[in-house]
Amino acid sequence: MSVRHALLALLSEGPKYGLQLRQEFEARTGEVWPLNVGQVYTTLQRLERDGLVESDGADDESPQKGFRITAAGDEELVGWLHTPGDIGAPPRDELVIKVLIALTLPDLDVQDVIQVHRRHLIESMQQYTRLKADAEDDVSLALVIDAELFRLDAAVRWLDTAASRAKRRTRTSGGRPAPRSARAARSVEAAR
Amino acid sequence: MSVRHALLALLSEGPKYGLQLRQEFEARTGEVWPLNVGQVYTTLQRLERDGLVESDGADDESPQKGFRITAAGDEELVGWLHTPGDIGAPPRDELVIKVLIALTLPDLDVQDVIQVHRRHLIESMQQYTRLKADAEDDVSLALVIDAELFRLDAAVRWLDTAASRAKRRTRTSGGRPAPRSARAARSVEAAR
DNA sequence: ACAGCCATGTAACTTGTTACATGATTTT
DNA sequence: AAAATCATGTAACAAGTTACATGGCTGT
Repeated sequence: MSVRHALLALLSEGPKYGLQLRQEFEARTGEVWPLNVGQVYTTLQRLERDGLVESDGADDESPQKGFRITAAGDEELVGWLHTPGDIGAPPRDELVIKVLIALTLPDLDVQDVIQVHRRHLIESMQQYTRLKADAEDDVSLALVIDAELFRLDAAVRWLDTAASRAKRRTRTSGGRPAPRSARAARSVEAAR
Repeated sequence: MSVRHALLALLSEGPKYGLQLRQEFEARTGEVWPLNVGQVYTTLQRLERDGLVESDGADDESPQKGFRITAAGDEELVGWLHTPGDIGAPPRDELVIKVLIALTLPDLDVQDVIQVHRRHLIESMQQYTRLKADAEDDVSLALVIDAELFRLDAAVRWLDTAASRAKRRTRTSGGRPAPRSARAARSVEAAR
């Protein structure tokens, strides 16, 4: 729901039209996430359908079709800005799922899978680090790069703990999976 | 595409049926990401449509309908396991987008937005940390929790740099956004 | 006239996701 | 027999995304 709300946020500054929204979105996110124009229009339609924005049916006169945020849209926006995503279930993380499943697959070298991804993450980090030097003057870009660097770093460190846990498990192997303690199971549920 | 590929991976161990897939998926991911049964069946249909799995049309005899992976499915799976997600454009990060957009919105206290989210992240970290003690014996759960803790930590640190950059910008304000240097712009494109 | 950009839009598709319907088997 | 559980499935939707079509305006 990022694009949806981002457009809503841009419209909260005043009426805008399609292409303008695309341009502003890209400019304010460091040109890192290109936004297909088509998506802007489909998203605007859906926002209008949900009563969060209105269009001035300007057909003649001006070549653009302006959209403005409604009261409901404003509410929605304020909610988005001040409400962190759900507690409880963390978002599905593809890398985590991949490694966890790979861990339990027979006839598969997990260390291999891990190392391939680790190498890739490190390469990405180096790329972004190089990029960072040129981006000092662009706050948006610099922040996006920082975020990505933190994220990649976290992923690498996780892969390392996963790798070491996997090795430990290989050495200790023979024991079938210890049944989850009832206490832990209850805690996970309670967290939701 | 995590669920899709995860099911494929489970099927690579041998034929399985719907409910079994759901149960194994949840067990191997620490019971953290509940999987609606319906989704298993829709996903299986789509996998079959794409020729990655086959079903034994067992209607009578056994109450379950077994699925097995095809050669194409095996290829796809190997690719998934050994191919890291796209370089270039990093995945859209909702928090980053939120804060970046908020940074440029007038009539809005960005520090407020940041602090609300920061507090929430910290709380989540504490919850997971508490949980971790009970999860030592469940490798899957422990790894999921680790991943989440790393991720949250990275997010908190990013929010802090964002907050400080925002403050810096407020103090320095008056200067309109410095035009992105041509060099930086080119680098971003080149990275794709 | 033609190339190219500005601007809007639509049809189609993907994955994820839920709510609901249906029947068979098992337990109480 | 009623309730619970196993098992399969479908209809419907959200959000993201792309490829393509259309028309107007501008500069050469």
